[in-house]
Amino acid sequence: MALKIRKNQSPPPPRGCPLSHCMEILKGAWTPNVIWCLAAGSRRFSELRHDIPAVSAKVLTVRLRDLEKKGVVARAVRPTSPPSVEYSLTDLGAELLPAIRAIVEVSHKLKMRNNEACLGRKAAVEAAE
Amino acid sequence: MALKIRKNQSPPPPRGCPLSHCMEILKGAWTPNVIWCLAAGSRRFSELRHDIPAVSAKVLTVRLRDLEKKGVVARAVRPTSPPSVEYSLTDLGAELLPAIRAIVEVSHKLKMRNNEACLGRKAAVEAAE
DNA sequence: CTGCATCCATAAAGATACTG
DNA sequence: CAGTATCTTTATGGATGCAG
Repeated sequence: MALKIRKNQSPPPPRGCPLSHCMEILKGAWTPNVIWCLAAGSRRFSELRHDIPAVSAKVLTVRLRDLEKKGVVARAVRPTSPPSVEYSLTDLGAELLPAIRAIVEVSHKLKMRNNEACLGRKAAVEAAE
Repeated sequence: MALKIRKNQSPPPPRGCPLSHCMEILKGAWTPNVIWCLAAGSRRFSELRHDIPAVSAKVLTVRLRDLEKKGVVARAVRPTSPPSVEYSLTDLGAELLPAIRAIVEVSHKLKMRNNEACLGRKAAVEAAE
């Protein structure tokens, strides 16, 4: 029912707030991964599925459509006998790469630092022998 | 029940795939916003709520705890009569800013480009007069 | 091969009320 | 002020089956 009354607020669904307004491009859980795989060049649908084994066809399709609609990736259909579709990053999509790389880098540092507690203790024990 | 049988797969919950392994730091929908607000300096809990009106106290708390655990933000309690808690970015957290800025920038370009279709058409019509 | 539709499970976020 | 607890809604993702 379209006119269902909701006791909670948010008469209009969250405008531009959730997913702040920034980050909308990287919304899906697999989006960064897809962009990352496309960074090296064009990939076919099945190649992407091979690159990211854990993603389902549905989600990959949805994310690809999303990114296409936003102008981040380009979709090129090859009219071959077995259908073939090539996905690639647009120029704007490529601009996302440094950002993703930066986040991955900091993420990595954070993990290393978080592991220092355990690793450091273990190393100290071994060094004490 | 812990041993409930699930007809679907995923016996082990998704390991490091969803949210690829990168982007874990920016997981929550409000996380980028919180980091952004903290970029200018320390903020109290209620100040953050004021900065981001649409976020609920619960979510803000959860995100703040998450970021604190990851070493992105620091939490300082002031033993004043009305309790006061200051949140601020750690050095590693500050390293996230350029990345977020880059994503926001591309996001903005994307939106401008997506609006060009409508705006451009309107401008063309007006220019033709 | 590529992709869509349907159904189900889970996680994140919002509302609200309550505590130190 | 700064949370915490509980409940509900929504969004995202996975499985499966089907179609061009």
